[in-house]
Amino acid sequence: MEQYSIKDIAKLSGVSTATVSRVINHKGKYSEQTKEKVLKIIQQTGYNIDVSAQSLRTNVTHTIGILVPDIKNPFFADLVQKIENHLFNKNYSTFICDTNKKQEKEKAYLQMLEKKKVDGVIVISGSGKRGFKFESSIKKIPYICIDREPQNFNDTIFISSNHYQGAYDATTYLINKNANHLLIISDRISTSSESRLAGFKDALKQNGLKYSKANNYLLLKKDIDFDSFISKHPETNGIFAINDNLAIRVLNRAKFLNIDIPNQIQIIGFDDIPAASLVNPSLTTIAQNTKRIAKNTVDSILSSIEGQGDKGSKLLIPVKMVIRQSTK
Amino acid sequence: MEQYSIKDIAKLSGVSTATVSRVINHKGKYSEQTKEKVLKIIQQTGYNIDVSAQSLRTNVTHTIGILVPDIKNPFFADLVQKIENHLFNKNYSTFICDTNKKQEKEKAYLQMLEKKKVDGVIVISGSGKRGFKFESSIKKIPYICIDREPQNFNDTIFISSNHYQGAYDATTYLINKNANHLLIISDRISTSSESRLAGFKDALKQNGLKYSKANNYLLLKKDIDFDSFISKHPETNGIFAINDNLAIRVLNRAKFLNIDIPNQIQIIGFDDIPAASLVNPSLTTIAQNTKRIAKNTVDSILSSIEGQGDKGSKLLIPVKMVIRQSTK
DNA sequence: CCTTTTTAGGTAATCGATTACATTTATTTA
DNA sequence: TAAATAAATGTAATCGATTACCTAAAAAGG
Repeated sequence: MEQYSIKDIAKLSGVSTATVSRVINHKGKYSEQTKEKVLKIIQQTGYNIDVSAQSLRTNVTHTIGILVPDIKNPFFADLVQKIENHLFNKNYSTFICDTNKKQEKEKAYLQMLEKKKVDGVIVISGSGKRGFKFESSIKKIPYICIDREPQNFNDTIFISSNHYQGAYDATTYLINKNANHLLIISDRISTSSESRLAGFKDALKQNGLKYSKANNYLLLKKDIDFDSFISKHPETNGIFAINDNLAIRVLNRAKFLNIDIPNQIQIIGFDDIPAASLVNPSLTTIAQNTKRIAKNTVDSILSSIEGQGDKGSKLLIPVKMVIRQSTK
Repeated sequence: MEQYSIKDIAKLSGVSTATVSRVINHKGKYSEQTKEKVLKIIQQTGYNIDVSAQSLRTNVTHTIGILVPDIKNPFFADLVQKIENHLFNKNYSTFICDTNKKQEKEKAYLQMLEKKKVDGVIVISGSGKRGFKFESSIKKIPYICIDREPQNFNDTIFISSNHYQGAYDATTYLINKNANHLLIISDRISTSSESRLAGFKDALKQNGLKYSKANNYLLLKKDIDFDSFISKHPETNGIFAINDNLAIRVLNRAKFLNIDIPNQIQIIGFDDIPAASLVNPSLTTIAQNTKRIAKNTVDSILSSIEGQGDKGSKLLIPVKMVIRQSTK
């Protein structure tokens, strides 16, 4: 026989399908004897439960969807890897959905996930500056948001690194290392970069330094934007880049302009991507605790699924500075 | 009503469930009239088919599993992203399975995928030097192997970059740039690295250079292995590293030893990971055509599923050299 | 106008598991 | 030992779609 069903197992072990089901699911009453009898047959036949039938009946799929803006981003890759690993250990499968930062893809994926009756959705939204917004039609699926704060926040669980604290610490570190003309560099606006900007600003204020968009902020589109900023502000001696990619671009550009890193300008990035330790000079940066984020995310989505979800909660996870050669 | 079933749709549009099914699946006969009637009701109700029921009946899940050794590896991330995207456009969902290069995880995942009745499996095996080996018990699922050649090759479709050609080209390029004391650096043995080694050797031979393990090969475990090799072979002036990470490690180590890149030693890597263009000097490398690999992989697995699979075929996709500053 | 063929659509079995309810058997209690 | 209780197991409905088979109506053929 090609594929065994619960009926075959029942027949072969001389019990009813109900009993087999009970043994499989450790549910209800059955004697040790029958349990062993059934288990032996299952062993012998290599019986595998049919999950389609099971979820048709129970509406449970043991499957989680994860929306990720760009799996090529090393930070997301790391996070997804850890989440998927945890879920696998808890016997869940993970649907990966790379949304390419597009809102319409997020929507399309959510519909697909709903159709597939996933038990829950983990959302790392990448679309738009305003954060993710769940359509009310899909709200019945348990979901949690990580990294980027969603719009309709009050009925959501939100987990993220403490971007504000990271930026604050990085900036304070630069100031303590005698950098007093600070620049923050960004490449786009998102909820997490806004927190980072806030941390930067507050650190300046706390240390008696003034912030102005003209003197302390640069939205970097092309590399030469950096050149013109520096020629206008040659006094700049400390840079906090909103992410490592940006920091590395600036690092290379500075090298090109014969600026001495870290003696003339110190640079700190954010995320601690692999390249950060490979460039020269290697990059001081803020590392996110992906291990903890992943763990908390999985715990959280699983308790949501079990109805224990702590809606409206917000969890900020501390970050850690990694000091390398781009700062003194 | 919470969720509509095909029965509800049948009742609401005054036909039988059979007809509704026929309309949905464009199968069998039905009049234009009923079609419109049914479609309208489906619109109005927002009816979604229940995929559990559907696949219980049909044994089709519209789901593909993908085994990947390490999603953090930028090359794999890129490949998985492109594959997933293609599959999504063809209405398939993708289960991501990060096997962490462990054979037992590969096995465990395959069992899970079999249980979930995926329609097909894409295998990027990372375990062992001997390549992937499908258990006969699972062989009924259509599958294809990419990047790493499987052991039981004759009943498999295999798609990969032409590692041999890439290595051959890189080595020839070094020779043409007057490097005549060449070194290949590896960090482990796998099927793809063996092809690369073969390409390296053949390029030497073709150009009248001798290859010996002692003089032209280095298995790099720790960075200082490089130091001792160079002190023994100071004449070395060209390095082909089996992957970019290795190349970048060597690049940094060379810089540390005050070796001038590319004037004293030229270096070529493999894969063209993002960091390759970020390091200084930037890294000449061999780029794999992930776009084509992804496209071919998806086409191939889908035709396998439809029984059109071309078992035993082997597709080698050309690679391209990207010339940067680490070579002359 | 009657027979044959084609088209449209309905009936009900089926996929494989779960589970409320019923029944039998064993154990405890008085 | 009879009654009450608990334990073990069985019966059959159910989840929602698909589809082989059947029937009725319409179209074509002679």
